[in-house]
Amino acid sequence: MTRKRILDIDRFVATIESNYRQWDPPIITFIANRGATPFEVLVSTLLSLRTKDEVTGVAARRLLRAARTPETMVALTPQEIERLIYPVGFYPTKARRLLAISRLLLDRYGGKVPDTLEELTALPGVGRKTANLVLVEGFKIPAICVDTHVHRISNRIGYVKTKNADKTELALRKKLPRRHWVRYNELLVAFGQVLCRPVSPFCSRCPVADMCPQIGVDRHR
DNA sequence: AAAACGGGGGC
DNA sequence: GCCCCAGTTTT
Repeated sequence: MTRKRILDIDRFVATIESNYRQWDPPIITFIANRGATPFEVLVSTLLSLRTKDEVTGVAARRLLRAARTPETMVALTPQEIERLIYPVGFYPTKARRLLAISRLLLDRYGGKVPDTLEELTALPGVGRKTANLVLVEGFKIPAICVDTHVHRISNRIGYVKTKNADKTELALRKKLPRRHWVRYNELLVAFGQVLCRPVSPFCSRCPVADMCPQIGVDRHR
């Protein structure tokens, strides 16, 4: 007779929260702990496309030191941007997108980043994930940003069971208490970067291992 | 040499 | 939903 195990999401979030400050994940350290502006969140996310989090963090710092507003961004040439963001890869695409979005923000929004999902996803190169991240980290508006970490870990701990990120977002919208929405993303990204990695997670050092049904299933350390 | 890193957009 | 995209690092 098998009993359905229910994840105690409050205890899960609280446990991650109490361990959070011991970790030093590059993206979250840069975006969340530093109180980044919406534009900085947007730029960091555009750099992160198919790029490891550590690399993105270093490149984002360097680029944003040179240009932390749309005004200063459009003053850079594509070549200057490409040099600043090395080695994230995909330079022409990323430089073009950064410039296009910066110009568009200046033309349409007076240099401000809009704060609705509809306006954000209308920007070229901005989809649901990026838009939700700007909302929740840039504006601190309750939103659920399902990036690869949130998707992987939400499923790994058995809180949701979905194949794709959009489904996970819908499921979390229904299940996850609203009081966790703002914190959930950054906690899970930090957790996912440092311990609950895609392959070979460090289960032996995991503070929520007792709540995880995947212990002993994945190859873990 | 192959896999991992991730998300947007077009159809 | 499925496919395309295309550079660097890790295994």
